[in-house]
Amino acid sequence: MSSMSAEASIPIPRMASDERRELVLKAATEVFGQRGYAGTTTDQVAAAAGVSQPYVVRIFGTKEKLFLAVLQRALDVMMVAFRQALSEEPELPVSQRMGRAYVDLLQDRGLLLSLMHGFVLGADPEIGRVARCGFLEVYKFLKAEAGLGSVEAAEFLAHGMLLNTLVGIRMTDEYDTNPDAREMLEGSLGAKLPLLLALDHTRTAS
Amino acid sequence: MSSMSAEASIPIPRMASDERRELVLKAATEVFGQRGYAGTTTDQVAAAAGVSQPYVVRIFGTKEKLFLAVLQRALDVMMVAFRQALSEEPELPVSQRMGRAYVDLLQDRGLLLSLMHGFVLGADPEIGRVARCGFLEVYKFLKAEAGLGSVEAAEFLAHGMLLNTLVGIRMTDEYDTNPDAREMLEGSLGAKLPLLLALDHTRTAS
DNA sequence: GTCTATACCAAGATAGAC
DNA sequence: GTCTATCTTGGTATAGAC
Repeated sequence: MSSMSAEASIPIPRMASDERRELVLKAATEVFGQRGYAGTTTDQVAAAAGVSQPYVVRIFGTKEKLFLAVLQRALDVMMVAFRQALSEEPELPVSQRMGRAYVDLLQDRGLLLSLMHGFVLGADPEIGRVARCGFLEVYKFLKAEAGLGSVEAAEFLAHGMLLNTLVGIRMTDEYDTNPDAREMLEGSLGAKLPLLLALDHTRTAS
Repeated sequence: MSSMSAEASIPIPRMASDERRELVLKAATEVFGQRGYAGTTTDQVAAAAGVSQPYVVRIFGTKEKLFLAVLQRALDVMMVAFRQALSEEPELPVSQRMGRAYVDLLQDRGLLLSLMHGFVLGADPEIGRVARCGFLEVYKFLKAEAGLGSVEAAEFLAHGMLLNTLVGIRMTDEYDTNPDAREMLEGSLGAKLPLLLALDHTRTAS
């Protein structure tokens, strides 16, 4: 059907639709992660993505659908990262591989925080459904595929939530002024702490 | 000065100012806990408190100041609860007393969730400051007053954040349909689970 | 101390050109 | 596929009466 419509002289931005969608999704993840669902405007997302506000709405229909897409993408990225971590370096203990994979997700700025914002909006019909479903999927994965017991799985999730909170609360801002902040960050992130500090834009190289 | 202005014939609602403030603060805690800072309107808070929207603004100045007051109150209530738990039942291990006190805070509906919403808004100058300060205060308390080591303190906080997340995501909705949800809830709440299930308005008595 | 009425602005969404 | 212009709603905050 319409087999390539050979010699299409005009350079139509073919397939750009998907690329744009992904671009906006990435930008949206960052903004939503910083300001939350309701606190983010479609205009801020548009600015971050370098497109116009109506175009953002055009692509996803509504702001809520955009946020849901952000959540779903975040969950997908996370599961892919977990599965990959599970398949690599089999000499290391599972929980350590999972932990490292989780911390590495901080590279995808706003990803874990967007999830966190979704997690506390369980009262919202649509957002709540996606959030619960995703959270349960992770738990199931940890038990069924990663082979963790229910206690270990809960432990892993708990530390994940603490990490998310420390990042969301910007505890890094207190890193070099407050010893307790430093202690918590080092305890939660270990060797990966420099990674987080490097991401912090307000930090001056010392 | 104006010593009681004896025989003030008109029954002016004296001191009602503080009472009203507390009333609105409590209502606001519930609404903010459910919808977050940006997702809440001053009108919703007013409706929940049974007063007019302009009056809510009048009392606190701005919506942001109201939210900051909610956060501060939540932190204060929590610290009081922790200190009390520490002074009672000295035969029980500290972490157990702290844990029970924490779970009991769920009675104050929206309190822990309002805090959680504040915790993920660290990028906001005012909210972030209060959130970080409060979080660090809890950590300091756990180490200095409750006598926990840094690892135990972090562990405690981690489980607290998981609990907050499970409540925020409304995992209770899946309690009797999803075995994994049930397992997580029972693992995190233990004997206190019925307390949470009872709070859930959507649950039908079985 | 509390309300009604309202000004004012921000933001999501639509229309329609290119 | 992407933009500019704009409609419309809803929400914070103010004015002012009681």
